[in-house]
Order: sequence, then C-alpha cells, then structure tokens
Amino acid sequence: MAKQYWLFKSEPSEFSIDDLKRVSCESWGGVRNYQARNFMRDQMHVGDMLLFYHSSCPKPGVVGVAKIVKEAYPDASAFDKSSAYYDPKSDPENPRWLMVDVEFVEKFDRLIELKELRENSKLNDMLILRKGNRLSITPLKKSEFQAIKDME
DNA sequence: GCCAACGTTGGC
DNA sequence: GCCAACGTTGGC
Repeated sequence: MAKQYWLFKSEPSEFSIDDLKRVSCESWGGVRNYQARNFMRDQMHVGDMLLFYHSSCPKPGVVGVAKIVKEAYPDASAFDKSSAYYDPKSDPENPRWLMVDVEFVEKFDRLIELKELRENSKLNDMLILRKGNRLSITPLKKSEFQAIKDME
C-alpha cells in the first residue's frame, strides 16, 4: 500500500500542534462530516503522513507533520451525552462516526501561512485552497505534501 | 426526490 | 462580527 498524504485542520484554541507535541499521540475524534469520515474509513492507513493545519485563528496555515498510527475505529464521543460531539443518531451497534489515532512527527520552524500556499503555483489544485471548502480532512498529492514541506 | 430553511465553517 | 459557501434537515 503506497503511503498517502492528508491535511488535517484543527482550531489551535481547541487542539494545536503544540498540544499534539505534548501528548505525542491523540485520537482524532469529533469528525461529523461524511466525506471526511469516508476518507478515514476507506483510504487512511497506518503510516500515512498528514500536514497539521491551524484554522479559524489570526494566522491560518500549516504548522507541522504527523502520521497515522491507528486506522479508523468507532468514535465513542458520539455515544456520550455529555460530549459536545454527542450524536443521538449514532447507534453503538453500528457506529456512524469514526476516528483515527495520529502521532506527532515534527513542528515546522515557522508557520506556512495560507497566503503563501495560495501563492505557490504547485498547489493550485489543493482542496483546502478552494473557495468555500470546509472539509476538516482532505487528501493531498505527494507532490503537494512535498512542496509544502519544501516551503518551510 | 426536491428544495427551502437553517446551522456551521472559516477567512477576513 | 460579517458573510459566502456548503452540508443537513424536514416538509411536501
């Protein structure tokens, strides 16, 4: 299985690259979008690499790298009434929502801002740059992953 | 199965 | 805080 590449968005006020560095490994729960879930369920494998992106903050952009260390499994927060991610329609017998575990790899020496991503012609097709894109998990081409790493 | 209304996301 | 874009819901 060829290694695949992803971009994960996170609001740094909720969970930042520094948080991931501190805990080293985190279960990526709370995804409540079918497209993003399907990526996890159907295409994500142990060893895949991901770029960590900070969204909804003063300086959105890519801040580091992580990798998948556990493939999709049920997101228990969907069954937890006290959780902000509780979904009464997710049946424990047939869980609707999934999560993966990600492990910290590196924090970039600098933030690669959204503005710079837009200026890089190698990234013209990147989903995250498309207007109105709201997916929290998007696939990346290897060339895009590499191009962004090279911008550091 | 259509589609209007509504809620959420996320950049600015 | 605004607003464009999108996903989801629910009435019909």
